[in-house]
Amino acid sequence: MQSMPYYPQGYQGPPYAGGVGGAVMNNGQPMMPHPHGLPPMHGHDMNGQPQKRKQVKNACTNCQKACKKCDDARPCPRCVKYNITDSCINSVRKERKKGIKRGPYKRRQKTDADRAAERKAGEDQSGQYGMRAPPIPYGFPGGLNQYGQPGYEYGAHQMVPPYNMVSPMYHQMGYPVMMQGQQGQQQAQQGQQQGQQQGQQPADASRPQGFQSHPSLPQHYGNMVQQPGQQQSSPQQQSASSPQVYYQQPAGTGSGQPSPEPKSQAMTPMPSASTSSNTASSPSESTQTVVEEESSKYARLSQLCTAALHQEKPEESKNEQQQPEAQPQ
DNA sequence: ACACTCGGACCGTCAATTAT
DNA sequence: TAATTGACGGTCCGAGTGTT
Ligand SMILES: [Zn+2]
Ligand SMILES: [Zn+2]
Repeated sequence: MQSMPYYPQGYQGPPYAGGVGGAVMNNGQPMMPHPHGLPPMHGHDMNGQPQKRKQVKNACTNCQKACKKCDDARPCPRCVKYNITDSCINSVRKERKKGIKRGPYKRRQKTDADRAAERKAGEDQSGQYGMRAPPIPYGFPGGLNQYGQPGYEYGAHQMVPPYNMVSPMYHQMGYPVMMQGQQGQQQAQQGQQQGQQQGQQPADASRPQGFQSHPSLPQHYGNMVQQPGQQQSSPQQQSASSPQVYYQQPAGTGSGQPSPEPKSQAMTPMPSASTSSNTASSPSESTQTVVEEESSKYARLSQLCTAALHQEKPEESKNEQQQPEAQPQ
């Protein structure tokens, strides 16, 4: 079933007047599902199941940026509270990726006979997986990602699992280093560049008019507001066709700017802030040699990793379709 | 006391895979 | 084609921190 439509911009008032699906009342008062006022997940539904946290389908941009609870109503209660209702609009959802190859699924439930057989078999072994087959340790051939595809098509902001870079030394070395290799750095730089190109623009330029920047607007999402004419398109992919637009606004003239990365520096450990980093965490002399020794180990390891990465590198350039360059001014 | 920040647990949706 | 799996991309809890 296609989920219910995302409310168009002129949307006024929630459709759930009865409050059936919403967790917040129309007037902005939290609708406590639990008589004692416990948060939803601490309650239980009629079947005695622990109640799940209910999410809105689409938080407004302000709540999204603040990672705070939103509401179906527009303006949402939080924006009303902070008097930023003019920027209270639905955020834009990315289109889900297609064509991703998956590994083999676990066995499905079958007939009762099969199930019994399986159960028996499971008892013979450890039985820790119950009726299901044990998880298959996928081994991905070199040069393929976890989906068996060459390269990693859209890993711009995701935590790409560097399956080829297991480092068993992290814990004993004391300083976890994220070996992002070329890709990661490149992406980070890319993100920064984009940030400079667009995010650095006075943020208000890309916000709805009438929006005055407000202290309660955190920045780490950049501007994800879909502007008129700003078709949603992420930098790496989805060039022309973007069939599934959840929330549509009247298209104006296109200055299609890709939305910036939420956090470009996400996984690089900050040398400055980290309390006990590699440098001189313990001044004792006896440990110093150990540190040296380990760092030489580390150097060797990183050399190996770099070498491995260099082997894979030729792949990635092809995926780097040059993004629509947004020329400032 | 309140607002802000943000890591990460949790949730809903839906494409890929598998069974029929 | 229907059923199911699995994970992507989202929401938002809650702890820590900063500000008034
Ligand atoms: Zn909101
Ligand atoms: Zn809002």
